[in-house]
Amino acid sequence: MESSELRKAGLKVTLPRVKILDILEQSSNRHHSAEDVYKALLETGEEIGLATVYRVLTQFEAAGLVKRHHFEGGHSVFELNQGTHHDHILCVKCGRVDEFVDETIEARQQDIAAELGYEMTDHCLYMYGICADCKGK
Amino acid sequence: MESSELRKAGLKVTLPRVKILDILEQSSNRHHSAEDVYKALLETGEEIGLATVYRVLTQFEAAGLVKRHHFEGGHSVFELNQGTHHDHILCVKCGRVDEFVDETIEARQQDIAAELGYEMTDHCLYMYGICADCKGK
DNA sequence: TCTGCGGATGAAAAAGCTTCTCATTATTAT
DNA sequence: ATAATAATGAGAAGCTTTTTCATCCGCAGA
Repeated sequence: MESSELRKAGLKVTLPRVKILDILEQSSNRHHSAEDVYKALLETGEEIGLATVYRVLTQFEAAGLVKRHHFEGGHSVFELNQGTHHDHILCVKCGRVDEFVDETIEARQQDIAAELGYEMTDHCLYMYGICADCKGK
Repeated sequence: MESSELRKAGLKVTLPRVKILDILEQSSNRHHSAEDVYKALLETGEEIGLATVYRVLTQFEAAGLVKRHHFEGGHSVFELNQGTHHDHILCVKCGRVDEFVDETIEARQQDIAAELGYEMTDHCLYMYGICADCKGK
């Protein structure tokens, strides 16, 4: 039940928040732009403003429910903050997104941050390339 | 001499392009937003439009003279593509940027891209943290 | 169940970065 | 030097995201 997740996060249980969380959880793909979520809401017949979508996603991010990624072109995408950390590889032709985790890289990152005197708060690795499907074209 | 670099890149030698390349090469910090470059041009008395700055930086990127990074907040920064590839670690408090290269990570990235069927075109690793200077505060 | 307060929402405007348009100007090859 | 072609500047436009403000709703208490 979504309402308990919201309450746990210290957020009032409102229709927009429930519906948005619903879409994030139900949708087949994990990555959503604010626009994606907005369109999905329209399809289910909900009249929720784009400003509210942004507000809610930002609140979800602050509450740790969601992670925000800054992809090329100034677009942000959001994904549920469930499961483990992972990095992303994007196809520059079709926009496909794959995820991966690599312990070797994770460990090295920790070392590097320490070497440079940083206390690491976050990190993200984006790889851009041409996916298998697009290579032939 | 900048003009030869421009010619080599297949770009006409124009005043805006020379001046912008000049700023990128002379400036003490390696990372510049388009706005930074624009302001620096104004300070040297050059009347070059912001639109031209964006155009030229984009052309420089296409020509491989410059690399473009997408930092958080939808801002792009440009840096001369001289020397070797490197990744970035940013202080979330003071905005300081440090660079590093790690061969272990570089190698693993190649492997991962191949495993997932991608032909990698680019990659960037951003680490966010609190730098040594800001830790005390 | 009813009531009231504070937070949440919607619509539209605004903000910030980046790109486009188009008339004018400058560069390069001849 | 000249003509063809590309580059520039100024402003408008495009996009994503944030802000404003009047209205509305969830929730705690009566």
